[in-house]
Amino acid sequence: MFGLEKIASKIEIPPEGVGADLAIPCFREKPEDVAEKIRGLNNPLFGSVVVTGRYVNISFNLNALTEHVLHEVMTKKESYGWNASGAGKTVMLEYSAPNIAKPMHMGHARNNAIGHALANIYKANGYTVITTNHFGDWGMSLAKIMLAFQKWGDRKAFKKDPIRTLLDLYVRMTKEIKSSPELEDEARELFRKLEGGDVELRALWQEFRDISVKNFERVYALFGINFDLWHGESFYETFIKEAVDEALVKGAAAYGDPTSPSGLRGAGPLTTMASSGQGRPVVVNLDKFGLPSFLLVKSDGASLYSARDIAVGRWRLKEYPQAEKIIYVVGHEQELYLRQIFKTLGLMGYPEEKFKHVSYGVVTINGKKISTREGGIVFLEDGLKEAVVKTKGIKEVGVGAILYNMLSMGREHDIAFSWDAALSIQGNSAPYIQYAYVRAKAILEKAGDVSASLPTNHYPLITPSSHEARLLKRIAEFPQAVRQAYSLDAPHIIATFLNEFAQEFSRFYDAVPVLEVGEARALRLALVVASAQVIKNGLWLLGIEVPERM
RNA sequence: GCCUUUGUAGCUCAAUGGAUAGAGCAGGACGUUUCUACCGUCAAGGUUGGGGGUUCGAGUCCCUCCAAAGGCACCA
Repeated sequence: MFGLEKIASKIEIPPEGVGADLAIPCFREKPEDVAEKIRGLNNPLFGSVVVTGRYVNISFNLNALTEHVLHEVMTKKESYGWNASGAGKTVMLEYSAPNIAKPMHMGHARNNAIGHALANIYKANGYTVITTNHFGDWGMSLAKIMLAFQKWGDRKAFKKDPIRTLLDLYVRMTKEIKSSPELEDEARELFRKLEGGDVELRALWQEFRDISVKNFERVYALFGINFDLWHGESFYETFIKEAVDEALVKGAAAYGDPTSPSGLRGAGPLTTMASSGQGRPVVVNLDKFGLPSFLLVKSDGASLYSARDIAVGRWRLKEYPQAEKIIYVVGHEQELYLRQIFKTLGLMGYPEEKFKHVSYGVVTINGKKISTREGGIVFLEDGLKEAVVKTKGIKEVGVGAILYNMLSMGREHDIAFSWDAALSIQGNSAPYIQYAYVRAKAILEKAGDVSASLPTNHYPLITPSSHEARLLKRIAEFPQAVRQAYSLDAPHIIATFLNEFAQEFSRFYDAVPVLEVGEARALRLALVVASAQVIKNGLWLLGIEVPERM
């Protein structure tokens, strides 16, 4: 036999032409039996329950649905659509992670957009969310910039436009290294001194770091982003050694053959710790899991980025044991690498199933991946400000357009970014959705004090094919979109919903004279109030704000 | 060579294994102005990269081939 839960899991929304609101496909069971079971529920929201072929089609009792849905929206307001499935649970979410002494560019916009949206989506599903910005404030690339600053830096220029000055120096250094490879060694030496606590270098590092963080915060302010934790890579420095030691002790890693030439596939023969010695790299062999092996520590004893990431994962598990998931919003190109990291943590005895990589495709401009190294990039801050200018100076619209452009398609898709497309104000875009909101607000403003005229416990009958009914059903579907976006880590589900919702509202707006005095006025006004609320809540999930005027 | 991802209308993208594959943009025909750069209606546009298979049912799952992007040891 079949249970109600099994039936519930199969419920879907039928295509337009069917003329029902919910459908249950019954290819294994007898549809008549399922229909009987549904009728037996005596759900007041259900009107007719009919069998059509192998489907059980359910139509809502519109009166009951209207009352239920509008009551929900009016009482829950900012939390309409939310659910408590994550109540009492915590997730940690790492995103953004820019590098200091470098600007954020359009490529970072997508990471920020996805991370911020996921944080909000998890919150809407009841989770406690700890956001962490794992920014890059350590390592060779920073050392190169510091070296370039020592060699060719201009204090005045730096004071005037620090990030651009540092970027220019970085680009120059990258070029110079090609002709003078010894600069690489100099940078390495500088980094060693920095690690050793050289007072002067440490001060310069701190200066770069402070100024960078200030720059990041300006961008985050435009996006409306906040982080709970700001731990740069340098924060984990002291934990790297013990992480590697632990990997060795627990047998997750071993000393490898230093003569195994780089570029060859597969790990060289591994030795046990007992025979460990100088000049041997620390290797994690993942052959058993069908993954390539990789290094934690180089032959010269210097730790690699992977060692830091092991330390980071370990730290997070220890400091935040309540987190049931630790999510990394990181580009798709790191997919294999993160699988290696998570698997290694698993081999060390940690719960690797807690770690989750939420990946996304690359953002290209003019067919090329955006590269800081080569310069010529558009600073994210400048891009956002320019977008605001192009949208009549309305911050919510300009920034929203960019965010929506980054979120409206599936994460794994690569994006060929174009300003024209991103700033499009029609069709499937944030401004189109925001416009629907502004129109709704305009109606309500014109209507005067709406709250007094809203129906409280009785709604007049609306016909199934009316614009009112169609809009109402969309409002009712919103909570489902919130759940689905969470379960798939897919902000674009919210974007798609909102676009369709705004379309429905625009049709309603176009066809229905809301302010016309008559029996339907109260209901229509209530629908406008509810629609505005749904759009506002939905856009909030995407990290997009609503303008009051456009 | 191996692994991951992507391939759907001219373009950009949707579609928990379910009914007639949907939107936007561009192009065509109309209509509006409950502030608008807008918005709405109608028509047109499809061998879901090719070929097999599983299934009552496949854009979706499996196999295979093709194409594109990315990754695969001493960089970060």
